[in-house]
Amino acid sequence: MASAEAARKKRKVDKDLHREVLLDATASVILKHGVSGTTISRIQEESGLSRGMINLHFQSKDNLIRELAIHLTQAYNDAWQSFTSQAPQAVSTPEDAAARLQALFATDFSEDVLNERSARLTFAFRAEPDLQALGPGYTETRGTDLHDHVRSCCQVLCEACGTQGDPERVAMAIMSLLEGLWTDFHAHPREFSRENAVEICRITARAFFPGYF
Amino acid sequence: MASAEAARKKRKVDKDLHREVLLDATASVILKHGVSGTTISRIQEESGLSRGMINLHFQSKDNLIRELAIHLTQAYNDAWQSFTSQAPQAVSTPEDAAARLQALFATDFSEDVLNERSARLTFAFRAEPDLQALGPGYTETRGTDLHDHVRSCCQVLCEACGTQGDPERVAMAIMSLLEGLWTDFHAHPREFSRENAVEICRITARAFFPGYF
DNA sequence: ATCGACAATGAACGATCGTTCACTTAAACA
DNA sequence: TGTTTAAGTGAACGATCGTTCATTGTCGAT
Repeated sequence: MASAEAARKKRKVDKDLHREVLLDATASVILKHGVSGTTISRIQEESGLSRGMINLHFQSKDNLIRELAIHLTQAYNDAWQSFTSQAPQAVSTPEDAAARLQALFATDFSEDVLNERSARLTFAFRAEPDLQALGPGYTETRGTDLHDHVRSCCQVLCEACGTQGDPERVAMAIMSLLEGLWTDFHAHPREFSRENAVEICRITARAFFPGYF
Repeated sequence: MASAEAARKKRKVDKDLHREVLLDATASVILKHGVSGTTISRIQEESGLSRGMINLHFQSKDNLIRELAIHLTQAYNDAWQSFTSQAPQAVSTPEDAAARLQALFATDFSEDVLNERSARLTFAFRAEPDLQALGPGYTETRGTDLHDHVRSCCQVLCEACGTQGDPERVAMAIMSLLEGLWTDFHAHPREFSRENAVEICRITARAFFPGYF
């Protein structure tokens, strides 16, 4: 029987791989139907795995979605960490700070970080009351390393430029600007221009810190 | 029988009132359980009305949610229209433009416009793939009167200040800033400060348009 | 070669889903 | 007052939900 043979092959693969397949399939289903339309049957169909698999690897459907949220957050953090590691750690000069902000803009709107899948899923999870219990950093960007980083850059640049206003507020403005542009991408993924988004960030930074952007 | 008497009283009220009650109850359920946790049973419990009511007034549960999204969008638009009607229509001088932007900031973060209910529901609807088919202006703010208004203010102010950069991009920056601050409110409704949000908008506007904020 | 150990399966289950519709009740009108 | 009209009701329905668990298949150890 063909299905028996296929099943035998499938069973050879690693157990952890099945976890990944399920997480990936779940993400695809949420992408198409939203969290409210995500069912075991659809995940089963999307993944090609058996029905009992979900409760075997994850204890429940809700837990699967929860773990997906954690999984994707870590993926986002990793992507951003790889960016931050290749730049100078200490931000001493305003030139360094400006360069790091510029690099941050480019990273945050790169295809790897911001795409239709990541945006849709981010907004889907953000809307689920249950997932907000995961704690800070899972459904929003406040209180994250990213925020700390922007803050330190703004402090250096505010001092260098004599910018009026609390550096903390300037940092918050830039963070919010990024959030808002993500929202724009989510609403209009086809019309969105990454270059334009980076440029909007640049002119905003230049308005705050003349001479450095 | 007490329930019979109560039912008799209830039936006296206007039919349209029942529609409102159902919409309001649905909003409350979404607030607590998200769209994925919104069921007929819960709406019935929250509203105190009978089960068949939902399909009598709205044809289906999905349609009820759809009409709620439209209802709330109109409420938001009305709130904003009442703001825009009491200010000078034509934006000729940069002082006018600055005053109107300031008033817009105050309005957008007022208790009437931005509150836990409106924010939660906005983000809930935004995450539903089906509701994005409603068209522009229902799940986001691009292409709305609001956007046009900000754009015209920015054009006048850019010219007056000799601000570098496309006025359209500056307008987009300010729109995105508002969106991002809404997101911050949604994530941290208790810690959020309306005054701080307005101040962040002000220092950003001042950075773009020195001398007017 | 035999035997646990454990991943994988999918039929079956009870619960709950959204919807229907025969029926009741109140208001409007003659 | 009797009759017509329409709003309101909720038991019942079939569909689908998430979960369970007896069974099967596979592999490593003995």
